[in-house]
Amino acid sequence: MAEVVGIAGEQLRQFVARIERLEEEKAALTADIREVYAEAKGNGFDTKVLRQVIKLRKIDKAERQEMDAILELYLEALGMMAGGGGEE
Amino acid sequence: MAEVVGIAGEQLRQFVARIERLEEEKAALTADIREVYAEAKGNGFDTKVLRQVIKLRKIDKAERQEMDAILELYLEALGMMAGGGGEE
Amino acid sequence: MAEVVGIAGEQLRQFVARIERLEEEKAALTADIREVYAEAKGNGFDTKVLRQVIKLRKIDKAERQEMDAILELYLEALGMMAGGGGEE
Amino acid sequence: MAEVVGIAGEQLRQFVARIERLEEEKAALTADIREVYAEAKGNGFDTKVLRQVIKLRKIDKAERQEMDAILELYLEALGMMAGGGGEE
DNA sequence: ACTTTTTATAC
DNA sequence: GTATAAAAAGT
Repeated sequence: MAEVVGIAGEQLRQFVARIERLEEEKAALTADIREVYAEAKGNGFDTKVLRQVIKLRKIDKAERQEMDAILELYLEALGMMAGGGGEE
Repeated sequence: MAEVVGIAGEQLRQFVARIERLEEEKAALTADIREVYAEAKGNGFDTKVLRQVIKLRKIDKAERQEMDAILELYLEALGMMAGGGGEE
Repeated sequence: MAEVVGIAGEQLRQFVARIERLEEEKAALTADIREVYAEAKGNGFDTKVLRQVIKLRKIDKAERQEMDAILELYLEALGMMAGGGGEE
Repeated sequence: MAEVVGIAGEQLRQFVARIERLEEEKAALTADIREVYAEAKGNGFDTKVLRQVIKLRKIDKAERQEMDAILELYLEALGMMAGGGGEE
């Protein structure tokens, strides 16, 4: 019965291993980020404010990208894009 | 055995009914929104652009609120708020 | 250049306003639903279970409607439908 | 008024930079994980099942760690632990 | 523990 | 590609 899951089983094992490895690294980064906040706090910064700053900068960035996307859409709609997409 | 679920069962029934009622209303609004997009499309607007506009305005609004929150936090941090907290 | 967006601009403004209005109402309903779950929780119900109940009933309902649709198709195929409404 | 934020400002800038760097790496890992799932799907695996497998293994692992922790506590209580750490 | 935000799935 | 539901993160 072991043969039934042979090759697929091995492949599955590898996918699971890769995902778990990446998730470990991700968890480590989450921990690192938490540490930086702790260090900032130790230097007198209000972590709540710091988190807000990070969040706001993220929103700003997203907004800039949105605006670029809208501009592109308008140009597209106006037929002014040279080799852009246009396919639906 | 019916008595076992008597009172709790009736309460559950009512919670379920209330939630389902609200979800129906919500679904109706989703349909309404879809119709407005369809109408806009019928008037020559690109719904993709329109959705971007709505999304951008939402981000703008959120950003404004974020900025207000940060300002408050800074003022608080500077001890300029009358009854503010500061405890962590 | 203001004229370029004149009429279309006004129309766009109105579509945006209508969509935003509807989305606000929808958000309010989402909040209401959340409150009902909170109230249920306060009465000792497990919200996770409650959500499952709602979901199951939704699936059941969809299945029932599918069965009704199939029944209708059969009746139609048999030429037994008058032509009356029933549609929503 | 620029001096007010001088040194603290520079420090803040650095904390922000470090956090944003780490968050970028984290986002990259999220994307990598997504890709692995996509690759697994391309090899015929059901991603939903795969995600469940990962989740179950995570729970199992947590349980094993809990059991290890309990074992440690017992050993400790029995005075059989040298003095090794374990505390964080 | 609770809420909010993000992420994934289903349509 | 959008909407809803589940998961993760922050407070």
